[in-house]
Amino acid sequence: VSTVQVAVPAPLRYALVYRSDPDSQTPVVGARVLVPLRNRTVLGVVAAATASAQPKLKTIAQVLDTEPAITPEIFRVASWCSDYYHHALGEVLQTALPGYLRRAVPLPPPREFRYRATDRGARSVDSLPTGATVQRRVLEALVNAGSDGLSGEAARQLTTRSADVLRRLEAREFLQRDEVPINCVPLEGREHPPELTAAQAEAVEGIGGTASYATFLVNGVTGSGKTEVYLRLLADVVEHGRQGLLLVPEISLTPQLIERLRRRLSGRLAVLHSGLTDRERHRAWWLARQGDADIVLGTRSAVFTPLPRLGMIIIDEEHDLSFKQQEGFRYHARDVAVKRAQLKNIPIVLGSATPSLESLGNVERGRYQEVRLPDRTGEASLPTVHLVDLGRDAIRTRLGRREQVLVFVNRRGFAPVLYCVDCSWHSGCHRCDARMTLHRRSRQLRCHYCGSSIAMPSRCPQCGGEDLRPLGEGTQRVEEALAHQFPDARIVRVDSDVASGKGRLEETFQRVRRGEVDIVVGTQMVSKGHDFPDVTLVCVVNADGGLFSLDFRAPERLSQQLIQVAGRAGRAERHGEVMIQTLFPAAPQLIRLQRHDYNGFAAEEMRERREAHYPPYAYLVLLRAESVRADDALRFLTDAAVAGKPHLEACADGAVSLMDPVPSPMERRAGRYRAQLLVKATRRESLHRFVRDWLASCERLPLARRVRWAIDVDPTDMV
DNA sequence: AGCACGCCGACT
DNA sequence: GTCGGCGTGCTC
Repeated sequence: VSTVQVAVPAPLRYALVYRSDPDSQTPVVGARVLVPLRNRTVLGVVAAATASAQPKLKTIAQVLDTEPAITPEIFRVASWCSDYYHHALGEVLQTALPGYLRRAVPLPPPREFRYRATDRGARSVDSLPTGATVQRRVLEALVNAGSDGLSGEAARQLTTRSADVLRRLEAREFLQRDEVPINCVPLEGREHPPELTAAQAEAVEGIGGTASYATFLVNGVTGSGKTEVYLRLLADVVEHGRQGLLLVPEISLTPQLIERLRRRLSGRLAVLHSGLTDRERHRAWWLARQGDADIVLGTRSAVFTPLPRLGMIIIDEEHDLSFKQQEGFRYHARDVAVKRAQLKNIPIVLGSATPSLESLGNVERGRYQEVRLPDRTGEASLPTVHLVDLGRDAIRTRLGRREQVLVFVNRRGFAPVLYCVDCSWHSGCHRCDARMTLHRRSRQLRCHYCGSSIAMPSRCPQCGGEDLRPLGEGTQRVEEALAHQFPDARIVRVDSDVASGKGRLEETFQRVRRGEVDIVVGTQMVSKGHDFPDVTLVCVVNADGGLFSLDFRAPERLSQQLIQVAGRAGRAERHGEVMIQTLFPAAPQLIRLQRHDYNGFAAEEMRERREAHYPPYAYLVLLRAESVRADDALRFLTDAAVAGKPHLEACADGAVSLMDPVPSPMERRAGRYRAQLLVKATRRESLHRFVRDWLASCERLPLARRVRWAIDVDPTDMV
């Protein structure tokens, strides 16, 4: 009797052993299986074929796949992730599967059909027998749908007995059924490529000539034509019969980019983004897995797409925080991608105008090769940056010239809170250590950490006073102030409130590009990857938040944001200007940014990181805990620190040190108390050895069951 | 995680 | 005398 190891979706550090059904074939590694676990049935993935005899084994209930859903390549990547992030293999594998396959469905996507009325059907609507009301209704719907017809889903929704009715109509040749090919973007590759700058040509040549594993950091100022370099590289990959994987941050997956790929490359493009249904996403995944897609474009989770002919990976905006998953299995898609490239022995390209200090550290260590694009392409020059108290005259001048203005509100954290003039009450959230923000339009106070909301009070809940005022520079307040100052200007606001509507964000950007808008007010969202050729002035409201923060990464993030948003100005032939509103115009960080000297800023910041023993000169692991009862989280971490001491001596030989457990900067969130314990190390090896043993001890602590806790390797967000 | 088992308070 | 609280232990 043969036995197999199955990784089940549970926080277990090992796979479980099952007997395989003697009547059916032994499942292959990577196949999905249904297995009994306690008293329920779960979907697991075969992790190994073993023969270790154990007492009282349960039998696999059902083998779902004859070929592996998790290909050997993805399996190796997932195993590495499980080790590196100290996360259960079963849960990593669930993440690597497309959502659709986390259910007991067959591996190939179901076939999809479209239905449309034939000419004969259209002529026959009226001659159907009077009793055939359902058939008539369905046929009429199809005739009304015209030559496009209806999707299978839409057709089935017409009536409860649709399958039967459709079959009958088809048999009488009143309708025609066509199979829909798997959704992908056919690439046309017709457009003639533009001339490359010397730096671009050098980059393309250097990277394109590499066949085996190497990591390239393309460090190019905004507007230096990084995308053009990607296009050339991808075209080359496709020409050689290989597949390319292009990962972008959540927000950069724009129709603009897809359009550019479509015009320039040939072959087929599969797009994996969050807007797809599970089923559509699975179909795109399948296309990639079958080797039928030449390019896969996607966000974070697309790093786990199986690609049999993979020849190159490109990570655009590699510094972007959205590549790091911030809950559950906390992986960083960039780092997973680098490992994947190494395992597959292919080149990988990381691109950014504002590289992460981690990547610059890897350049310094000789692990990554840096490729610089120091100049903007064409005539476009870098905008002039002023550090000012927000200048209304500058806006007026631009509007007078019929140019566009972009007003960037640095952080949502500066959203307006309500406060009482009489007793200085402010609108705190009951469940979090945070202020609730004012949403004027819906007359609500909302907490953007836990999502709870209450109606906006008309009197102070504390003293009954009637003088309640908004405080802070929210996008809405800035919008209102600008509308007051410039009554004739057409103003749009772009923040997550506006973006939550499907397609509304892209529609808004289209309007800006068509010149139907004079002033754009927005948050982060406007700083990423969108080109607005007619914007010649960018204003940054309240840039100071990142200058003095507890998080050691705050200056890095502020600089990246400012540089990225400044890059939105003057992309066409007109010179751009940037105005940064600050109380500290002498701050060295800001002065460097004024000179567009991100690399100078980074060098200085690196020096400070080195002295303070912070990344990239140290490796971090954060033990996070949260509890319902006030002190449990912190007490658990205190116990964990004690439990860690012997392991420190045993395996870390001074390379690893434990900081003191502290309450999180925002201690209460969604009604839970949160705390964290930072572990620093000078060597990865020692750190991983330590964490492995330490976690086993933590699991045995008495508080471990009452506290929700998790390990975060390479944390990017200390708040 | 998720689910059962097990040992102590307010209800039929 | 039971229903149900959540502490704790295990999942092949």
